[in-house]
Amino acid sequence: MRTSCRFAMAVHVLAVLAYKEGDRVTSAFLANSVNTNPVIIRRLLLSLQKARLVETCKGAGAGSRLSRSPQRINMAEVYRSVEAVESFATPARKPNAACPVGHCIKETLGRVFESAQTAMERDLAKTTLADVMKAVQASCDCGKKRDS
Amino acid sequence: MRTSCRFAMAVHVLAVLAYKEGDRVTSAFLANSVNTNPVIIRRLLLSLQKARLVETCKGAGAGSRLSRSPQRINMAEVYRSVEAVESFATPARKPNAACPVGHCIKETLGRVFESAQTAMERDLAKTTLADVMKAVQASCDCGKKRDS
DNA sequence: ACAGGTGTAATCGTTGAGGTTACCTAATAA
DNA sequence: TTATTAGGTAACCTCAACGATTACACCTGT
Repeated sequence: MRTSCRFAMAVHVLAVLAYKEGDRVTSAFLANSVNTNPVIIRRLLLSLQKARLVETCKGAGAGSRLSRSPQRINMAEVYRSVEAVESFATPARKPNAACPVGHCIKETLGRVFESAQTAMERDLAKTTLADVMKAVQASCDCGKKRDS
Repeated sequence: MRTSCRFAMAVHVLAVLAYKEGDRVTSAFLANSVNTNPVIIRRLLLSLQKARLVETCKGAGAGSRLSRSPQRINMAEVYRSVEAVESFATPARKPNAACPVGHCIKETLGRVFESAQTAMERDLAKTTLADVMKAVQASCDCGKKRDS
């Protein structure tokens, strides 16, 4: 399985917004942190806006900020807001209907896939943005220790 | 998130092998059921061989069969044998090291991803190939009822 | 009015996957 | 032994998806 990197980028963006604690942050600034293009960030922010995770103002002096506290944002929400609904892919071509297996395998697979994805999201829901921030700071501290 | 359709194809292939109950089945036959090319099936079978899920004989009158009973094959094994190890993608470009978030976010994300994937595989492990066969047959029965 | 930023369309390049052909190799049947 | 059959594998094509980039219209605070 492979995701797009949108989820990783989204968490990164939200972490920066959390770090900035309510200040409005521009897409250019975020793009610089993620090391990508502002347009990519803006497209991402549109998804996060729809999910009510961020608020964005237009015009001069504009930018984005979290619309909730980091404790109230969990990874499952972020994942759902940013990734395609369909997680598992089925072959493009229809299976051979004459085959007793091919005839009915698709819906059975669908149930298996759905259950697996639900399990994954339930796990993601356990981690909040605040947890991520804490872990990031801990990592950075370790890095400092190694350097010194 | 989006998977390749290799997992779906693999389950389909294994289901056909289970249906054939130990008979050697050729890649051409499997390809016809999945409605794809024999080479695709052979590439898939190589992965399944490595995972000791199927046995393949070469030469005339050759083909593949399950190396265990369907009750002893679960979806997590199939998934792992066939999908890439890395499930979640991180951006191709390195985040900006000067950004306090970008500097350390990657390993934190890695842990979140790993946990989520483990949760998913644990769920997949609950379903065996035998369960899938049962569900497929039930689906087909329902179809028959609708038709009559 | 203007400067700074978002929204969005259009386009390009890359990457990965499935699809296809072709050919070698192995094993069985004759 | 030889012919036949089928897997292993390389080479190549096509296509879709995604990130990257440019360009421009529109909004808004100063």
